[in-house]
Amino acid sequence: MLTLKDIAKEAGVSVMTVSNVINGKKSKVSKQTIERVQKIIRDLHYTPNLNARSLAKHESRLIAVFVSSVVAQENVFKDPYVSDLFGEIETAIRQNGYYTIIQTVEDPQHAINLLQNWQADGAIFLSDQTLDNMKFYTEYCQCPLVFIDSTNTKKNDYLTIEIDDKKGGYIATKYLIENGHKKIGFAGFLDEKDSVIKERYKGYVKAMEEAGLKKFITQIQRGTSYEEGIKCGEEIAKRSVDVTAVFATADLFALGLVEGAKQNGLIVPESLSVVGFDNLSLCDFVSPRLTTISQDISHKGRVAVELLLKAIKKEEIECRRIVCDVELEEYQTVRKI
Amino acid sequence: MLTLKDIAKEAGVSVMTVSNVINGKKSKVSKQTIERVQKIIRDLHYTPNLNARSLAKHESRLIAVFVSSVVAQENVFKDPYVSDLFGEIETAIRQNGYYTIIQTVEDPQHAINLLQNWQADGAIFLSDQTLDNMKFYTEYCQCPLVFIDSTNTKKNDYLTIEIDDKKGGYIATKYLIENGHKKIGFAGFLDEKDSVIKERYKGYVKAMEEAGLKKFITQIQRGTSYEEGIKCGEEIAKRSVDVTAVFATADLFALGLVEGAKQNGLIVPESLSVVGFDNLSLCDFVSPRLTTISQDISHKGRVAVELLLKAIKKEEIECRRIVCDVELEEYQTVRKI
DNA sequence: TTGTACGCGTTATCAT
DNA sequence: ATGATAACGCGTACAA
Repeated sequence: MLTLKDIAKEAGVSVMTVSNVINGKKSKVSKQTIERVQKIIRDLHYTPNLNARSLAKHESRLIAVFVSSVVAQENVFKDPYVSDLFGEIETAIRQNGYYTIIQTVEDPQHAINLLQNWQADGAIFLSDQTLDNMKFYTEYCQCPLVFIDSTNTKKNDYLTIEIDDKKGGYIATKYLIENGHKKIGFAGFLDEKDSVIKERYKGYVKAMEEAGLKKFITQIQRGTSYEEGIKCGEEIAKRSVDVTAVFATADLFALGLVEGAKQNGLIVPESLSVVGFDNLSLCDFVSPRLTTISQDISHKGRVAVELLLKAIKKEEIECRRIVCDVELEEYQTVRKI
Repeated sequence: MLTLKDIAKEAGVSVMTVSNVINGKKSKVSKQTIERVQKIIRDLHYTPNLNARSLAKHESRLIAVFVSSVVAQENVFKDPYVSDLFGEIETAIRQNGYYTIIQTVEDPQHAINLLQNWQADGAIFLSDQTLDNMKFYTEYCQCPLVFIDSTNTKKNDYLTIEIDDKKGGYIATKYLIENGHKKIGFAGFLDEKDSVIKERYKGYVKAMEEAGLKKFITQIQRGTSYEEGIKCGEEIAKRSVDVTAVFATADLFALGLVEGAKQNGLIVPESLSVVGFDNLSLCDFVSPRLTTISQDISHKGRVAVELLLKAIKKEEIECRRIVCDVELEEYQTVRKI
């Protein structure tokens, strides 16, 4: 294993000179030695030992990314939203010269352990966290933390990235209204804990009330998985719910809904219009192409990393709670009536 | 920051005693002190500094996972195969008490740098590597490396995980034959470099020849993206290729093919049967459900990690080149004729 | 401009 | 069973 000492010996200088060359302290070394040392470093393929550097500098250039799994053994990366977002985050971390250490976490304590074990400079939490967990993490971690999609507080106590869920619900519903629909269903599970869905619901309600469509339908309460979507589509097709359009609060759920409806003779968009939420990349591979509310996942990932890096570098942070915009993506699952 | 020294002081023992307790050297410490020290460790929430440990032990418990991207800025995790597989690998690494450091790599040198920087104990390469790259990595890395899906050598020079592509092509084609098809197309790009597809092609040829179907069709040469699939389906629908069934060498490609055929009036499976390859998890969300050759991605990931760990622990490795089995998954895109 | 001494937190070795 | 010391590779502070 090659060390600073080896390079120093080869170059006939001290270890510190080499170290200074590597760390770009140009004022401390003459041009000639810089070039000579750099050549040797290249020729011998020397790479600094970052473990040792971390130890000495109390900073690791390591960023931990956590994604929570409820069930042990579960592969959370099967969720296209998670993997899309993670990919963007990894890219941003790398391009900023940091390293990504990733862990699926079942027990919050494990995440804290990892951060302390590796002296990580910061961490990003990919999945919705309870307020208790956010408190817990913040209490026991010295490094900055960024929470994505944890919308259980409106305060600026934490560094958070979220999207404008209410706007999403609003423009989705409004779009359906503009296309002539009056009986518009809201499909999603309105449990208190899942405030993301609740926000989307608020947007739905706002659009409906603005349009004077007071008798909106909210009976379609279901989880937002593909399977639940199928059941939901089935229910709608069997006319236990009388709607011409549905705002489905997640893409996979919406895709299931389309399928469930189809299986029961209700074709989308001819007989039923559907708007989803997320614009998952896998939507590109499904026909009919889902009309949906697009989260700019790429932007979200980059912003999360930028926010974290600002905190790590102790730069001033003008906004601790970033709300990303959403857009309607017009495709094939809404029909004008 | 809590260190061994702090714990030692608190417990009234030396650092080495604490270290021995942590590392479970029971023979070196009395039961009483073990328990006393352990209690203090728990109470104070001490966690060892793994950077320091790595430095002292010359082992990091860090495993690097590399996935290559051709284009910079590209989010490779959008590929469901990559993210599925990565998720399985991360799970296996974690459950074995190791840590996952992940990097998308454009330049092979970057991967080597990372391994040396962090003194990683081993690495897994997720994407197909050229023989040159495999040589390069092996030459410059001291730690064990496992290559997944790099099938450009049949020798045991490297630790590799692959699947039985030929068998996959064989059983896919045979299944179509058993369903009464005679005009069966092979759709995939038979470039020399992509030997995975070539292997699948060999299986196709074998099945066709066994059945005495000599006039098989191989004109459908395309890349295996979704977009290419659409074009391919279009071509088939327009009868420039006269087939009743197609073996499409990748799921996304197959899904595109189904869609392209449909857009041109050819319904799957009524008018055209299709078998894909991979059994991506996103297939669960697409209708009609693709009949396909299933790679057990979960198994593949676990096996890769197990193989790597054996190498890291210098255990005996009976098989350096592991070929995973494939299976036919019967679903909805093949019709009996 | 360059070099020396020391500390970072841990483990291995050798005493006690 | 327990402890003192050196070493791991690098950076900071200061001396030359």
